[in-house]
Amino acid sequence: MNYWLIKTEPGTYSWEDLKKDKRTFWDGVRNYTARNNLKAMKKGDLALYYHSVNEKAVVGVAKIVKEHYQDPTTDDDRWVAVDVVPEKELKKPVTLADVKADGRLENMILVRQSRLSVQPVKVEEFDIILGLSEG
DNA sequence: GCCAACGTTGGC
DNA sequence: GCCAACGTTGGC
Repeated sequence: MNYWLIKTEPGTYSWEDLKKDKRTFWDGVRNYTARNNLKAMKKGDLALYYHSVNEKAVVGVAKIVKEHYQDPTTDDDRWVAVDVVPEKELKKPVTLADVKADGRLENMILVRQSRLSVQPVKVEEFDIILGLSEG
């Protein structure tokens, strides 16, 4: 069981969109590091769902329901997609500022390498963020 | 809207 | 295979 963080711009595809759709394929990754992370995802893994741009906050948890396959939006076989469903909505969003303010999370890739759109998260970090969302 | 960070591309 | 130039992302 692995934990991840996936980023999206809410204007492009938000948590609300995922809830409405019930399931989506996570496509459009065009970065080798992020792609490698997609390939490492297993069915049942959980991913923090992060809104960048205006919100800059983790808003929910998504579950991986289908492991990587050819990205349907391109013929280029270098790129892959996975399928995700909404698992749990956070009671309150955990913002980037919250994460940065918590010393236990200072080594998160989200903080250290903010541009990576699909990144692994340690189980401890995952639990801390869920804890923060409880207030 | 600006700028820093970083990934990718392309020339050599 | 290296590295400079360029484009994109994302935080502020």
